Amino acid sequence: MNSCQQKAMEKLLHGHGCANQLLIMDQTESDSSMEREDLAKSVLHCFSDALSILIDTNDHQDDQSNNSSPQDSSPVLESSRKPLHKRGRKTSMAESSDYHRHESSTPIYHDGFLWRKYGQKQIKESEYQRSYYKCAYTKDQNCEAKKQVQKIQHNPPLYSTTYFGQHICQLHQAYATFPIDTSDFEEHEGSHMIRFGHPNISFSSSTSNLRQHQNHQDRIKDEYMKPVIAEDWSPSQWMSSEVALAVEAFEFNPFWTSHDLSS
DNA sequence: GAGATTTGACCCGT
DNA sequence: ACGGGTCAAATCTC
Repeated sequence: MNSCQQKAMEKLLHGHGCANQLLIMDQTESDSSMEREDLAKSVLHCFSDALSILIDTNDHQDDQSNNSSPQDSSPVLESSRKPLHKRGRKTSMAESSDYHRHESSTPIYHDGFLWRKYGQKQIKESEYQRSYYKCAYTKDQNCEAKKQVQKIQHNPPLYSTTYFGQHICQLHQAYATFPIDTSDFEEHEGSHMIRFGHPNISFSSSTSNLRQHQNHQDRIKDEYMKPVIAEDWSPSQWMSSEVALAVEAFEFNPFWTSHDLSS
C-alpha cells in the first residue's frame, strides 16, 4: 500500500470511528441531535477526503502517463497542491502545505478527535472571531494536528473549519476499532482513549477516571454485546435522511471491521 | 484539585 | 506598524 492509499485508509478508519460513535450515542439514548449531525458530517468529510486522495492519486498517475492538467474534482479538499509562499514565514496557516477546509452550516466540534482550544482572535475584516485548536495529544504524542473554526457568514449561518497537519497520535486508530472488538474495553485500560463532547460518553487516559466510568461503559458494552447484523444497518436509523442518503451513496456500514475496509 | 477555556501579551513575517 | 498565530496566567467547570 502506498502512502496515498495509507492516508485514504486512515480517513476511512476515522470515518468508521465516527460512525461507531454515532452508534454509541444512539444506543445510550443521547438526545443531542446536533452532535449526531456533527458526527455524521465528519463521516462524510472523511469519506470525501478519502475519495479526494484517491482521485488525486489517479490524477497524479494520469499526469505521469499523459501529462495532461488535472482537474480538481474534490468538493471538500482544498489542500496541498496550492502553491506555497516562496520564502520566509507563511502569512497564514492556510498557506501551509497540508490543510483541509470544510464549510458547513454548523461548526464541527465533534469530528472524532480530541481538541484543546488554545486561542481565539478577532480577525481583521471579519466580524467573527476565529478559534484555534490543537490536538489534545500534542504533548503526549507530539501530534501537531491543529484546526481553526471561524464563523464566516450569519444568514444563512456558515462556518469554516480548517484542519492543519496530520494526526500522528494513536487516538483515532484505537477509536476506530474499539467498538467493534469489544476486548478493547479491557485492553485500553490505562492507555489513551478519547473524551467526546457528550457528557455521558467519556473516556480518559487515566485508569482512575476510566474506572469512574466503568459502570456506564459496562452498560454500553452490554449493548454492544447484543447481536447486531451488519446487513441490518441502515444510515437512516442514525442520521437525518439527507445525510443518510449521502452515507448510503458511499455504501458504508459501521459494522464493518478494519479488516473489511483494508481487504 | 485537575483539567479545560479565556484572553491579553508576545512573537514574527510582511 | 500591523496582523495572524501562539503562549501562558487567570479563570472557570466539574
